[in-house]
Amino acid sequence: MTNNTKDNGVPTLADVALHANVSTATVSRCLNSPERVGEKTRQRVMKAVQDLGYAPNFGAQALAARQTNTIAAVIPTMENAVFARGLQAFQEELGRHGKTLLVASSAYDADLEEQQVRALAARGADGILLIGYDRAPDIYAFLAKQQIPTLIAWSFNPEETRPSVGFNNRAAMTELARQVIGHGHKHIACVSAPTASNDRARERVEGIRDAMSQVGQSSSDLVVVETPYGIETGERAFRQVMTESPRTTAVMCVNDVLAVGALRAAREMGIKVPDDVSVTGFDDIEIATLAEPPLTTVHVPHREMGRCAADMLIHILRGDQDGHTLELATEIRVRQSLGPAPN
Amino acid sequence: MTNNTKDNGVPTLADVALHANVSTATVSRCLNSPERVGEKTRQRVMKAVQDLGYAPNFGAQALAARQTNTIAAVIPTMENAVFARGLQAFQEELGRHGKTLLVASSAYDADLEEQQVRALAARGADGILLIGYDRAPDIYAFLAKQQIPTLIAWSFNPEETRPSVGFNNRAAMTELARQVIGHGHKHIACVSAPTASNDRARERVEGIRDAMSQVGQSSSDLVVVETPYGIETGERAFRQVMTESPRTTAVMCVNDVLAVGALRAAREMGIKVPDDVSVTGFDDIEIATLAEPPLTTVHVPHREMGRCAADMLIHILRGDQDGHTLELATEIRVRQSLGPAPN
DNA sequence: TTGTACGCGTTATCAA
DNA sequence: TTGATAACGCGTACAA
Repeated sequence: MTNNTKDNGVPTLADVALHANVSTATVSRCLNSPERVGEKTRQRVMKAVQDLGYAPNFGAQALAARQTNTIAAVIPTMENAVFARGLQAFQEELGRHGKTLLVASSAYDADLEEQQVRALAARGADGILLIGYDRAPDIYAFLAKQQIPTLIAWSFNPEETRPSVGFNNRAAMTELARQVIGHGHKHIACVSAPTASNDRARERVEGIRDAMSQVGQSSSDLVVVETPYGIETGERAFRQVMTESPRTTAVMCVNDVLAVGALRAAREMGIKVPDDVSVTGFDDIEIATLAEPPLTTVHVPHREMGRCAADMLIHILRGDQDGHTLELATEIRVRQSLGPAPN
Repeated sequence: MTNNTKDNGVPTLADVALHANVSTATVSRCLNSPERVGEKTRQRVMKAVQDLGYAPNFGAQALAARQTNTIAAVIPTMENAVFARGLQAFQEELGRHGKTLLVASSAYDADLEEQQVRALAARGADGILLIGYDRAPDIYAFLAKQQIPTLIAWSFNPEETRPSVGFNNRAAMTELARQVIGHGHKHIACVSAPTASNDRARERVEGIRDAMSQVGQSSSDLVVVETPYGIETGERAFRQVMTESPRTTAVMCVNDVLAVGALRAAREMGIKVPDDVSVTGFDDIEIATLAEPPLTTVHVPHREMGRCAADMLIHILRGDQDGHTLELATEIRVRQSLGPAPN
């Protein structure tokens, strides 16, 4: 027996071919288009594959097939339940289509995000999922040059043309703000995530302003405090709001986590929610219902968004459609943290 | 000009070489070991790289270099905050070392896990992280055959020999159970995740039994209800426990999510926690402190575990160490959900 | 239906 | 220091 089989190493196509007494081409066909091969031959080949414990070499496959069957996602952080949820659904749907998920996180940092995008592109991602529209133009340019299909999730903005799947952050927040205003609140404050490179947060803040304008109130009346993500930061922001603007009767937070922090701060300060001050969130993650009192918030279909994102990206990769955009519906969930304005 | 440069596509090493008037070997060296190349040449090459916007082809690189700088993890689900946390830290640390994370989830399903492991191996993972020891032997055999270094996380069992980083689930739960017993509880029940292929859950249940044995109580007295992961399932399990074993004064859950469900069920049933019944959890995720009353639980250093796992795997890949095992410390967090036994 | 043979883009070995 | 050139393992025309 000649030694073209290195029996110490990982088995290759050639090993399988030798074992099954066929050519490497036939083995390859067995694996990739089994219908193009004879029944008996296939059985023999598959048995050899089993016997040797063969698994294709990724590099070789990627090189020859010119695709990796790998799709990447850059998200702010998996510790935020909204992204964990969406990403989980995204991964499940990708799996159903034989794709694997490559993940990196940006920690809400624009520079880091750019690095991550480049790293994932360098890992041969066939397509990439990004959160929100806001980012430096050269990232988009790079992606275009590398010919990597890109999909935006979490945002839907009718004025943007890039393929995206998400919801109208601004309109959703406007609707919630209308309800707040409907409860008689005239002094509204907003606790927001940093809006600089985060169109989701920015649009939500704008959504509140829209609602205020609609009832003839000056949108510049809105008190806004920006703070990083976290329960503790939400606490501090709430304290700041109530200290600097003591007439505030409703604090609208751009996400549930900040809102939970606000609730906690309120309790510590002896402020009753919703009797003294109403608090609202955004996302409707589990803590929204666990909070005391339960949080009025905007329900976002995170799982559905993840699943749709996967489907869209796969369609785009297949060339079925170029640049569809999909808007998902949100829904206001009124719970006890929202009540009528005092007096 | 000959047409060996396909100026429509993504630039290759050869394009750069042509552009800089050097060989492909030199370009490769510039990129991988710049010190082995002349100053002037390097400048010229780097400029060409910039000009063309060259990025290496991943497949080719992986094929030639025989590694992908990619590390995989198979976790039950990212929707469980403990895994989301750990995975986030894992990914961050990998990133610091130039590695990228490939993710799949098993949904707590053994067969699915096996599929995922094979899929990730086929994606060229240089190493792989798995949760817990329990799985079919052929998965380990496959991984060995493919020569893919494997690390177990979330479990540390002195009797196991595989490389792992985790904590002693059994001992931690024993310690918590001792505290419960120390509060005078004699009728303890346990709400567990399915233990069939989950050594973490199984060990935690056993940990309670150990504590009972230590005080001379028969460990078969322990009432155990198994249920899938989730707040709602935790609710149902608590109802079942209190219906079938009404003398129960302490319900120890194997994780915080089930425990939060138990708290909710208790409230609905008019059972006071901790006056009538005490409830404990495990993990110490955010909802443990948000719950009403706050949950007594076992604090697990999830982030540290993720970070350490990344470090260990990287060391193993470098051949620095073969099969280290690392035990992390846990800590009991006593909060208001645990109180003295009634009467 | 099956086999031959070449190309994919990079790394690494050897000479020069 | 640089350049040829041979792997690397697989997919796929094309031929048989």
